[in-house]
Amino acid sequence: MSETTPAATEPFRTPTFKYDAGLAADIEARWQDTWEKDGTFDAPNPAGPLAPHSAAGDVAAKPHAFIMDMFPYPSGAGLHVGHPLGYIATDVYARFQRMTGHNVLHTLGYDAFGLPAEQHAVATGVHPRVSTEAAIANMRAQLRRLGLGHDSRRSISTIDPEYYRWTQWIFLQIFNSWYDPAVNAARPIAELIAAFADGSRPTPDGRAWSELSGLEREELLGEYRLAYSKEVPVNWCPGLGTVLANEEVTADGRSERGNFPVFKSKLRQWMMRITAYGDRLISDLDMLDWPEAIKLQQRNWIGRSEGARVDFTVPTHNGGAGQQPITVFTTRPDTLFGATYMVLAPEHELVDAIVPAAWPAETHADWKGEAHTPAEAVAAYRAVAAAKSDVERQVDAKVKTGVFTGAYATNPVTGKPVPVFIADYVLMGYGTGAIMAVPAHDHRDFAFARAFSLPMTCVVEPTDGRGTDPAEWDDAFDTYDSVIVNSANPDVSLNGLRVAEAKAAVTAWLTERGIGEGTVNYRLRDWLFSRQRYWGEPFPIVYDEDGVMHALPESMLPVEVPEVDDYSPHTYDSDDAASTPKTPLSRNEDWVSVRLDLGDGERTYRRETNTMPNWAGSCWYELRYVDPVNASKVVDPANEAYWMGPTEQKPAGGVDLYVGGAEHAVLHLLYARFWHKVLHDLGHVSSVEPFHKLFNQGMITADVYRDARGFPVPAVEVEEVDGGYVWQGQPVTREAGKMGKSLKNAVAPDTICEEYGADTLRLYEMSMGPLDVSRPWDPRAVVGSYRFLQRLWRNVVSEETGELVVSEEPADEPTLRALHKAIDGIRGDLAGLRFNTAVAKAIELNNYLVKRGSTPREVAQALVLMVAPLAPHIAEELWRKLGHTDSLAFADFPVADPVYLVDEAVTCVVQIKGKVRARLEVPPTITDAELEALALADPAVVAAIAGAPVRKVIARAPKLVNIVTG
RNA sequence: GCCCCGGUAGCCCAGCGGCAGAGGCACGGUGCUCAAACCACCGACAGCGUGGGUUCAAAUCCCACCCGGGGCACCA
Repeated sequence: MSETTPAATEPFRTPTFKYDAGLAADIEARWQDTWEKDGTFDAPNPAGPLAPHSAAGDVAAKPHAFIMDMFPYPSGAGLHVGHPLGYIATDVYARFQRMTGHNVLHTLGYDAFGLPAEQHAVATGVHPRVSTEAAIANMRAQLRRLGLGHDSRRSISTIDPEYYRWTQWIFLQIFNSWYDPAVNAARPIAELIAAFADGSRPTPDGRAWSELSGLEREELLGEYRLAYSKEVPVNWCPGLGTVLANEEVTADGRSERGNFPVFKSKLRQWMMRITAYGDRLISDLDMLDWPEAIKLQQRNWIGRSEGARVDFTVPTHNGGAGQQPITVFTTRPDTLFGATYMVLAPEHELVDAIVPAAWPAETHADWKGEAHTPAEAVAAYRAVAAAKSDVERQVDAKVKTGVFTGAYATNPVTGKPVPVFIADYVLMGYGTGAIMAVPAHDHRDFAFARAFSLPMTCVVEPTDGRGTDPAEWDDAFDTYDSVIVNSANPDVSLNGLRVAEAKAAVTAWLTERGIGEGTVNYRLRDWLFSRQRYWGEPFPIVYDEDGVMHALPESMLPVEVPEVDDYSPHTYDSDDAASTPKTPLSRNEDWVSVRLDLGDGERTYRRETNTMPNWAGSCWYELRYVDPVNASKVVDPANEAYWMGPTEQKPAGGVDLYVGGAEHAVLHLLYARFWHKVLHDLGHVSSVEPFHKLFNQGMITADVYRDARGFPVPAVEVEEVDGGYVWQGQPVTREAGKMGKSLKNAVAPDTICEEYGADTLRLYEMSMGPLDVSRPWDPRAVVGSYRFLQRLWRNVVSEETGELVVSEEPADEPTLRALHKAIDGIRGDLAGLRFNTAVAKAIELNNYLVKRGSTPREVAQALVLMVAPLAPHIAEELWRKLGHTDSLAFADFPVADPVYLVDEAVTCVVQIKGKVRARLEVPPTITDAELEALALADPAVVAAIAGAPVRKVIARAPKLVNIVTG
């Protein structure tokens, strides 16, 4: 490796002013200091402490560009070159925006609460605050070397009490509001309380509000609040000792972090009513400039499906013979006549009530699960189903299992009895936990019906020639594009209707009779918001002696994370499903028990001891970037409106550009949108969405080398020998992999900065490929970017004397053409985030200048300005050498002169039957007819045609003529 | 199983109906040099994953398949 390291080669004859790693380091350190000292990247706000002191210009009138990265989680391991890819990209873009007249807000904060920091703390015995702050300091130093143009005044850290007091404040806003479907927006809970109090809204049991106890009131309000605490089935992860949100559990039922098993457990936990926003979270995606893939993931996650609820009645057996409706959700109410059986989730609450004492006469042997009574069969099946992990359940998905409950429900349109089963292919968590089964037209129902010899009725006419008898089918027929058959009773007929018409007709019929209604169902669940962890924001909630919950007033914020010695979580054996969560904060009695005056005198309260998930701090940080030191408001409306307010180009408002990885598609990006919408509804922000344009950057991968046992070996120590790879004398294999410590292939940005300089690193990362694709780190290729900067330097400065060597002669026309072609291309590429091609065009122009032998001043200036966003340090240095005293951060980016964008003459290609036979030099203004005549007269063309008849001539002036002969 | 994204030179990638190449790495040669590095110049290397189709013309548009990466997955 060291042979290819220019900085390490003996510099005994190196010219004093050669652009090498040493000079680069010198230039870079100097400019970084200058930028810091001058506050070059401090962006003025229209209002508040960050507004310009003098009336130096109307900030609000200046076009803005708010450019953001997904902020990092400070890890003790330090950065590798993959981490800053996005940060460099946003910096290039931000610098470009600054040079095109924008007031640019660009900074970087730290997302520092959460599990990894706490786990690291427990493992090392260092308090999470200490280790986290050290990691932040280390990261700041690493990033500073890259010359990122951040407004340091706006950098926040989520663990700073002055930051999280506002996280808690927003929590209280959410807690103190409810979603009013009438206006389709959140409203203060006080308005709801007022309505209950004055009787304009009756309480569920009809009692007056004043008659309800404190607990009863809180219970009732809990049904409305957007943040509420409730006993619900949650994801309990004993290995981590905490509950988790659905979004943090992988498809195979394990924790995303740590990969521990996760169990369903019914526990009292804090929830956020994100489901209230399901519709808006889907529909507002249309206003956003996001990758389609991410929009799709969010739509799928929210999983909106339109359908109907339908009641099937079933006899009950708990105390007297009654009837009970079982409500199912279906997206295909049009197939109701084909519902020949029902299935409930094994945990469905009505199962016990409908199970009869004995099997009905002539019950099919296969339905009984080898049990003597239905109750026995149900119990046995439930036990088996409960013991199955999600993985097993999915593996078994092809084979349908279940058992008959012994009960028959009545199909409301056919009046026929249909057997009721329980089966684990029906999930309690979706819809109503009960389905009507239409085996002829649903794959799962078909498989189940085949396994249990259940009847099938065809009610949607097959269009593939399979016939109308399901007994002869291999699978269900589930098309939407057909007509309904076999679907009539004395009251209503769907026969002959298209699917969509039939849905409407049957839904209307059901609604009329009060046995069903059209409804929308979501896959999205409410967001589980509490964690049994130390290292997170405490909830600003206390409980009085009666257990009634009280929100703390704003004046008591922040509720600081208590300094304790024992911050370790209560973890359990990872398979111990029966364990229950315990909060670390509950161990500190002197913190938990607190004397407060909440308006009715000083009393003793107990604090909520759960903490918020690490998503909380990242749900709103863009707002704090806008107004970081505002002590009285979460964000000043004037500042929010300026940076984030809706405009014609941004109908929902939001950050102008947000760059980060795609892994947050349904986590951070969904949660942040939800919070933002609540704040919007409550009037705190004018924007409807937090992030207008989203861009997902790719990953930097690197070669991974493994020894014979398959263990990764340090990549830097591997040598290439005769096309193979060797480490410490033993052969190793090579593969592509994620860059990181565990695969022993991490490359630190510091190393590259030392060997080549930060500008080279920036340039290389930007030139590797399109920003949104993953690409391998090639240690050998970095030198290419380094050489470009050296050639650029030499085109402007003498390596021997350090003096300017540009020519003062005006540039000739071909040079101007090359220049303006480059300006035109680079401008478009930078604006479109196509940094790889922008770099190529800069190199192309520079190579032209090398070949030309001298660089006219005007070309040098333009080239330096164009390189500035990509390699700002060397550009500043050259700009100074060119005689400028100001930083070029705010210089105008060159604009192409269209005069030089058209070539004097173009080469026209003459094809004969698609093959190139001749070339003509023609003026760019030539017409099709002139070109055609010219082509047909060309001797080479005449020879190639060789007298064959010309059938057709296609002329595309000025570049092409195609002659079709024969 | 379903849905995205991608397959162009030894490698990373431009081109996205009209001459296969913008740029970089690696490679070969020449010059500079005592020699080398650096530098400069020159060069070779692909017919665009495969097979069909549309078109005067296809890397580019359409269809099917193969390979690689990602997402979802009994969601009624």
